[in-house]
Amino acid sequence: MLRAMSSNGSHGAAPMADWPNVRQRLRTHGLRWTPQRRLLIEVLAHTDGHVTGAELIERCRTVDPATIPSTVYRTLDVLEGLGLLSHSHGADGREEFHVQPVATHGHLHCDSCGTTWEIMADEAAAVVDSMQRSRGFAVDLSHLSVAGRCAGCSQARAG
Amino acid sequence: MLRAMSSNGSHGAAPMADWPNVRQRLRTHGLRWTPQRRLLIEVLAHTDGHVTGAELIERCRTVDPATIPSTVYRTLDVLEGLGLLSHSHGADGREEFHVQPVATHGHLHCDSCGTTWEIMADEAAAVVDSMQRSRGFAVDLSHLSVAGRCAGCSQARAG
DNA sequence: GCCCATATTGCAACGAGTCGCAAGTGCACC
DNA sequence: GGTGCACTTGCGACTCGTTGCAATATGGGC
Repeated sequence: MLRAMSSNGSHGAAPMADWPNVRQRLRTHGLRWTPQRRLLIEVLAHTDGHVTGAELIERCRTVDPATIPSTVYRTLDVLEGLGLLSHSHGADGREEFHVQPVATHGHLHCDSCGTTWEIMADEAAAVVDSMQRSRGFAVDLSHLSVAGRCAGCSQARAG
Repeated sequence: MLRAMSSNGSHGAAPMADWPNVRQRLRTHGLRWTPQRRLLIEVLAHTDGHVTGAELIERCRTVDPATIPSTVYRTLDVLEGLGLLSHSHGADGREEFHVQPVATHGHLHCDSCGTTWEIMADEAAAVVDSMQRSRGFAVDLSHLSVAGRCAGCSQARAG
């Protein structure tokens, strides 16, 4: 999938998140620290940006081929509950996970060229505010995904 | 799934769409009129509002138990190409089809109580306009799905 | 009314993701 | 260092949806 994310696509960069304390946080919630979770967390700690569930499973499998999908998805749920992750659905409906603390943001997806951009809070203010005003609805920006046609493709089609 | 759609949940109501002419429209595009398509179109003609692919398959099966899923999905694609349908992805990422010509609209989904509301063009103007201005991006309203927490659930949580 | 090009179907395999349940294991407590 | 509760895992079955391919059927042309 072609991406045009504004995040700095760092690879082995040091994690910014609270990964070192995950074990602690799990424990204070009565949750457990298992090898499987440790592996997924390690993978996530080296992930800066956006991944699909399937990608995460694949990465885990390069380390431990015995990785079971359902375990990964369940751990992802747990981690999301802890606020370390959030997920949304891409233009094709597939799950997409976002590691924190990349600032909360939504996505803009061009149906034509497949490129995805991030929408930061200030840009999304229009939606968030209007929904809050008109309906008292609190928009979950991290889950927002807007599809349509980007400027480039719009011009190409017009021309 | 609990719904609070603003559409009048009519059941056997007369179709508003261009269903009578579908055959004609198919033909002019070099496409064919088959029993399977006829069945799906009949089901759609009596559907006013929103359905998932799985629901459509089930309804087709009540008429013809031999209905094949892939055929339904492919026909749905064709019909969408003809502009008779549009689809988006619900809060859970599942496909959701909208029969036209219910005015183009997006959806607002409360993660807490599961209710879904429609967002009409005027309400969505904020997003559409701001994306158009800042990025030249043409938002596809029919595919827009905004998640978050509704007024009722926000209050309940605060209280 | 028949023929043929090709649009469609049916099928089977596959991929993403979810769920229930029995077996296994972390870790708090003693 | 042992014990036991209950959180987790692994597994198998299942749902929704997609795709490739061979077989079939539509419908325009003669």
